[in-house]
Amino acid sequence: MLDIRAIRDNPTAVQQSLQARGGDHWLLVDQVLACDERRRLAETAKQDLQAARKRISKDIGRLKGQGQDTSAIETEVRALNEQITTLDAAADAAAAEQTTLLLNLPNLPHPACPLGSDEAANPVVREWGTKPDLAAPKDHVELALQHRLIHWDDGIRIAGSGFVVYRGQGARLERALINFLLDSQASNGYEEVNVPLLVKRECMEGTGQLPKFEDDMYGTDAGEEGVNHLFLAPTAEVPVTNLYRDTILSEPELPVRMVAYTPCFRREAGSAGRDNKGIIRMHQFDKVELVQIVHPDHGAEVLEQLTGHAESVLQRLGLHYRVIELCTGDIGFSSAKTYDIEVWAPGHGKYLEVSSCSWFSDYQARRMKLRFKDAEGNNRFPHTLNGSGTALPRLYVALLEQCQQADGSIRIPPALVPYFGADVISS
RNA sequence: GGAGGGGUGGUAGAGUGGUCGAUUGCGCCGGUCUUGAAAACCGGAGAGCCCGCAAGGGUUCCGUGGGUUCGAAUCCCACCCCCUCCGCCA
Repeated sequence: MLDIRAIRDNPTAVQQSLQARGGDHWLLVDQVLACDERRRLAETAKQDLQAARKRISKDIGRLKGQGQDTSAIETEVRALNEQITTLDAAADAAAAEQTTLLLNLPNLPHPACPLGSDEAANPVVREWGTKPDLAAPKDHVELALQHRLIHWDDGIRIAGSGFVVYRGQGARLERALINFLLDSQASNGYEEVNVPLLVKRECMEGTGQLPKFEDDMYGTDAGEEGVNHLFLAPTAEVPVTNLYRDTILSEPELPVRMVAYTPCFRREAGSAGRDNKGIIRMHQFDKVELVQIVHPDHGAEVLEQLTGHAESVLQRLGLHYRVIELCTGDIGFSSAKTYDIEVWAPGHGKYLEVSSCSWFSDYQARRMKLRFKDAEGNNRFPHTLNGSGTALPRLYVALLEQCQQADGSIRIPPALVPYFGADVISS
């Protein structure tokens, strides 16, 4: 959520910043300002009348105590009440409309964010390692079938397309990777947390998935909208960041650093037929996620640090990858600045996104009323960040494809051997 | 699922129609005292919004939402949540 005061103070700057994203979000700015104006006028008028009512009501109490007749001024208050009711309704309506508009406004891209309209404009920031020298690389589907690691037909039988079953060494490899990632990130200084996968609507609003992207989310339909309706978390970012929704941290509690493994659930509406080979785009997938809540002074540097943490696991596995920076037209709704980490998949001949590391400035904190009390005793909004550390399926793909050997076996990277219990997968 | 109890400020816990946004204990912050600390004493301290350059003023908030009333933490209704016991169950 953007700061309404900041919008009031410099609407042109806000509009220009939003225009860099492309689309027509910026047109909402004038509507928000109009709502804000109406709201404040109504609230001010209402509060003046409420002050009068309060004063008179106290008089009534006092006069009645003295046994005097108060019927005349009671009538006066009744008239005040009618006006208050009207103004209150007007203020509430304007406030509700303003909130809706603000919830639909994305974050402002950070000035350092490269300008561009789409992913073609995303600069490569750095590369690590080199592409393995493979004569005729197989893709992960072929390798997984060959070693009976992943069963697509089982997934379809149980849940339909977009779901797979890992079996035997395939399941063991998935579990080994999860444990490896959790241990690695915990040693990078993150507290491991294990959270519910079903979350309330307000959590989804807090991190910015709702109200804009409801079509992409799975939800339970038990109960009417609002009370028992829960959403399946599309990323651990939602339950983990919202652990601190509506709280006031003390400054020494910062930074908060958490890591969580969770399955993630996404409808992937509208992406049928896209990246649908193998396990690259799934309705359910595993992910290890990093979340940080930090002092606003440190947001920028922590984004670099957190991205480094995400990269560290790829380095430990010896997988070639590159880091790209998303341009203004490609960053996510809530993000101010984002790095994507793409790991090399030789069987596909392309890089796959395994991590997206974002700095949300105070956008999410505002939405979820997450604050901290600074040294002067003022309540302020901290910055939130998160990044995958990493997503499992594409890491799995990259591992199979980069570590395949001429005889078709899969070499297990040394760092993973203690988790997997063997140094090779061969049929 | 059944029965009962309860949701008040960081916390514990008062408050059953009118100077109550709220007594008090603990905890916290500042000060006095002390070589320092503790103790004791004094003082401070909730959140949001509105008006204001500011100083400051106003208003709302006692689980949530309605209602009664000139006036609601206090009365009425609905809902949510928590606790205890019973039942069921991984």
